[in-house]
Amino acid sequence: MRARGAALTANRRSRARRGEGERLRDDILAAATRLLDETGDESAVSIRAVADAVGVTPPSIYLHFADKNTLLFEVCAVLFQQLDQAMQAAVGDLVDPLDRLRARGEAYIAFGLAHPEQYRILFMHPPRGQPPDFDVGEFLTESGFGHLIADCTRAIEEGVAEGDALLLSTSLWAACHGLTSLLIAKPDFPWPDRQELLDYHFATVMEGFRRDPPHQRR
Amino acid sequence: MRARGAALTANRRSRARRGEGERLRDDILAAATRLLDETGDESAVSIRAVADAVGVTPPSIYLHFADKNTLLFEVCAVLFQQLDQAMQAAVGDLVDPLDRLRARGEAYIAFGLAHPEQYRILFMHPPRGQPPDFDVGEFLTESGFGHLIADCTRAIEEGVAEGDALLLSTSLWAACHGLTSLLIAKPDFPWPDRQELLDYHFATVMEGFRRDPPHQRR
DNA sequence: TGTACATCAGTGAACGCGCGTTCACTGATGTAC
DNA sequence: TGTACATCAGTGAACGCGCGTTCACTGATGTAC
Repeated sequence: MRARGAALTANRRSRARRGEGERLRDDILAAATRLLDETGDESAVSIRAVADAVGVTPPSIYLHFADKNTLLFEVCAVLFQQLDQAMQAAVGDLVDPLDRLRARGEAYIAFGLAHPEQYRILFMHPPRGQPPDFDVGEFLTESGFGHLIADCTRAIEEGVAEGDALLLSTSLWAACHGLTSLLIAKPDFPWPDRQELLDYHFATVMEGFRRDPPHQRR
Repeated sequence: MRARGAALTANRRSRARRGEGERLRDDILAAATRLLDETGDESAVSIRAVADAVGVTPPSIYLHFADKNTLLFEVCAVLFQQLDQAMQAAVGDLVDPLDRLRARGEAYIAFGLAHPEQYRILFMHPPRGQPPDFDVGEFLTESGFGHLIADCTRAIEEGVAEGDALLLSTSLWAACHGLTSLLIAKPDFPWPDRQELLDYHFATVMEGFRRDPPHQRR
């Protein structure tokens, strides 16, 4: 009577009452996200596994998502939001623009290291076909990446960083992403102490961006 | 009479003469590498596709490789060598240690952008089970990564860079990898001009590492 | 208060696919006598 | 110079698997009369 894949099998879900069918949609998204975390393996997130985790049969997924790709895409949208929220919380009401950039970067890396498989699907995978209403540029501009650009613009306006805001943003993103993704992709590499590496990396990157106000160079 | 997958199907390979069976092994490795380049998709590199590209039947692969994982692992070993050779050629006999580090970094990024799917399999994929005789640390120390550490050590000894050689190496690697892998993973992102971005990224990263000799700060 | 009916939220079984891998075999090539 | 034989380099067919997706259906829930 039980479905396959015993370990992750949930009990048969009770049928939603009339008008509450949309509840399943949220549960599917949550289950897919949870599966990513628990298995640490995107290939474990199949339509069948998600259905099983929710306690429903595979065809039910198609009542709410056109296909697997659409489902994964919506999972990504949720994760992008969560990442942005984590960064916004870390920045809080810091005033100094370089402090803000550093706090943002540290929160970014911390999110990636805490949720490696979710980070992987967001930033390390081949681009999947996108739904017609989706525009990566707009998406990133209006959420996490937009906030980064705003802080970079501020740093430049206040004269504490050099360059163009988009160049500064992408370069900083690349610096943070590089460390995060390598730590995720190469766990067996003989890394130096992680905290020491993070400190060193941030120190050098921030130093490279910095333009000290005149006569204050240490 | 022809095998599946017409586009990549090679003609039936002529049987090796006695004692020349090992020739097939090299051809298999070459075909797998070529498939990565041509399809830009690791999932296209199946045992069947490789066999087909070589002009042989799938079971023949097993005459030379224990399983698919071992085959992919040997492909990686070849690619790591090629990357190292590209970097060594780019460094040439440059003398200034910071020039050497920059040339090495630029060659690294150029390799990744020229062979995105190969770069992906080397640096962006989950670690695959490794053959018993393989040690990532030793591997990277004795090849490309070892050369990087040597240049970093030199830069520090000559007093033009700050920090510990391993910290400097990994941080620089992360900076280069970050840009390379994001450009590969997010082709639809509204990137600034690529050359401008590369120049800016290197300028800030190298500036961050630099410790100018006394009295020569620009 | 009871009953017929439409609707909604799913189910169950099956499809075709490509995959990695195994196994018994074949037939050309070279060698020993 | 001819022939039997061992070896080597493969082949052909099949295995079981999990996958995404489709399709006809069912049965509980609520509503209209």
